[in-house]
Amino acid sequence: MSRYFVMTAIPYVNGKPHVGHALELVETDFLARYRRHRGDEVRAQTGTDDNALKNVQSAEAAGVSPQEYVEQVAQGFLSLGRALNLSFDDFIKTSSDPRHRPGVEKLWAACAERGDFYTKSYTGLYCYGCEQFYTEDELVEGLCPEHRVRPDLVEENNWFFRLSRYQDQLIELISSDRLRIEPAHRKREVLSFIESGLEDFSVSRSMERARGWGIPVPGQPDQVVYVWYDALANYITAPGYGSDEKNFAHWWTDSDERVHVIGKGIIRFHAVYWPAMLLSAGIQLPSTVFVHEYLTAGGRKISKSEGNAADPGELAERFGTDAMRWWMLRDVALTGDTDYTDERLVARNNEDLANNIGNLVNRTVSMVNKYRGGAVPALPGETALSADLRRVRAEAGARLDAEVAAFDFRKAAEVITQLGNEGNRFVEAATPWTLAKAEKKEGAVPETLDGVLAELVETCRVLGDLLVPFLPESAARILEQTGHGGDRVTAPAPIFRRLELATAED
RNA sequence: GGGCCGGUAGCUCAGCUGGUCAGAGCAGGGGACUCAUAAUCCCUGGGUCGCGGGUUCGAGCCCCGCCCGGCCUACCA
Repeated sequence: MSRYFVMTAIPYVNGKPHVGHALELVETDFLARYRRHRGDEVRAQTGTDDNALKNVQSAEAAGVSPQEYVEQVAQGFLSLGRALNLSFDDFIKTSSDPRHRPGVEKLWAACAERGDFYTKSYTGLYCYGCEQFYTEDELVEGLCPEHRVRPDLVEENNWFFRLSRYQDQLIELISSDRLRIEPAHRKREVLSFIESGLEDFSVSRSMERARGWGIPVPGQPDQVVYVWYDALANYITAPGYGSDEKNFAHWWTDSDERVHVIGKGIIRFHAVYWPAMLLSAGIQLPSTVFVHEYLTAGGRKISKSEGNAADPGELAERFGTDAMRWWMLRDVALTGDTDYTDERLVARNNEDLANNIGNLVNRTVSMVNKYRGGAVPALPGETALSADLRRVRAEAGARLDAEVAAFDFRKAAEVITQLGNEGNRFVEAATPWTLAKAEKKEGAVPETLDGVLAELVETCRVLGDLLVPFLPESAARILEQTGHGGDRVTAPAPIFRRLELATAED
C-alpha cells in the first residue's frame, strides 16, 4: 500500500465553472478513486485561488465585496462536486482558510532565510483599466489593446525570487524524472524552456495596486504576496505546512506520490516556479506533474463572451453524472484539445455504456433469472469457448494499471469496453438460449449452460469492479445486480439509459 | 521571431525505438440471432498516411524545406 496525494490546480474564476474545469476535477477524482480502490492511502485536494486581483475586479463588477465574491465562486465549485460525484478530501479557499496564510508566511520566511529574495525596482507600462503591465510588443500602436489608451510608465519596488539560481538543479530533477512531467512532450517543453535560461520573477505587488486584497508580505505591509506565489502554496498549506506539521509530514513530506493535475496553460508555474520555491524552502518536491489539454465547445475555445461555456452541472443533470464522467475519461485525448459536443457525449454513452456494458449485464442477469431462477452457477474450468474471454478478463486489471500510470484515461476506459465486447461475443458464440432449449426439450445436462452463465456473471462482476473509479454509482449497481460475488443475482434492471439529443423545439 | 504539438478511411482516432503499418471504433451496405435497453454477433474499409525533396535494400514512422490548425513565449492562468 502506498500513500498517494493528488491535487488539482486551484482555479480563480470570474464566473461559474465550465466543462474545462470539470475535466480537471473528474480526472483528479478518477485518480483518487482508482488508488483508493486499489487499497492505497489517498488524499485528493482542490480549492479556489481567491487572492487574484482579477477577483477584485470581478467583485466590483458584481457589486459585492471580494470576500463575498470568492465565496460565491467557491460555492459554484462545491456544487459541481456534488453534480459530478467527486470525492475530494479537502477544499481550500486561499482567502479565508485559516491554514493558508500562516503557511504562506512560513514559506516566505524560508525562502528569505535562504537568501533567495531581493528587492528590485521594476518599471513597466501599466494600464489602469486592465490593472496590468504590458510589454511594448503587446501594445497596439503604443496603446493598450483593450482600452485603446496609452499606458503609464509605472515604477514599483518589488521583491524578486532568485529563480535563476535553480536552473541546473531543475534540469537535473526533471530529466532524471525525479520530478516527473507527463505526458513526455510536456517534459521536453519544460526542459527546453529552462535550458533557454531562467530569469528571476517578482513575488510581491504593492498593496495599493493589489487594492488591499491578498496576503501582506511579512514585515512589509505595503506589499502583498504575488498571487502565484500565494496560490501555489495551497498545495502545502492545506495538508498543514505552517499550521499542522504532523499532518503535513504525513501527506507531503512522507507520501509516496504527490501528483499535480493541471492545464497546459500553467505548466511553467508548476514545473518551474513551484519546484524552485520548494527547493529554496527546503521542502519535498511534488513527484509528478500531469498536464492535460483543453476542451473546446462546438469547435471553439470555451469562453463566456462566446456564450458557449457549457455548464457541467447542467450537463450532468441532463445526461447523468456517470455519462458525463465517462465522456471525460473515455473521449478526451491525451495530446491535443478535445471538442465537447452533446453528440459526442451521447454517442459515447450509448455505444459504450448502454449498448455494450449495460446490455451485457442486463442480458446476463436476465438469463440467470430466466434459466436458473437467479442462482449463480459455480465457475467451471476453462474451455475452448471461454479461453478468449478469460484471457481478456484476466489481463484487464494489469492493462488498466499501466494505462492509468501513464495518465491515459482514454486507453484505460477502452480496456473496459474491450472486455464488454468480448463478453458480448462470448454470448453469441455460446448461445445460452439454445442450451436452455436443449435442456428442456432434449434433456441435456445442465453443466454446459451453468458454465456459460457463470462465466458471464464473473465477467460482469469484473466489469463492475473495474468501473468503480470511473462510474461510482453505475458500478455499484452492476455489483449489486450481480449479487456482490455471492450465489444469487437480483432482478434485472437497465444500468445505463440510452440518451437522446434534445430536439430543436427543446 | 523562437519553441512545442497535431495534420492517417465521411467522423473520432490507434499506429513504440523504420521492414504484415495501411488499422480500430462509429456512420453506411449486406446477413444472422432473439437472452437483452430496436440492444448483440458476423461480413463489408482500396484512403496520394498535409505538400515537396532527401537518407535507406525498405519510411505515416528518420532528415531538410514548405502549407494548414492549436498552444506556449516568463512576472499576464
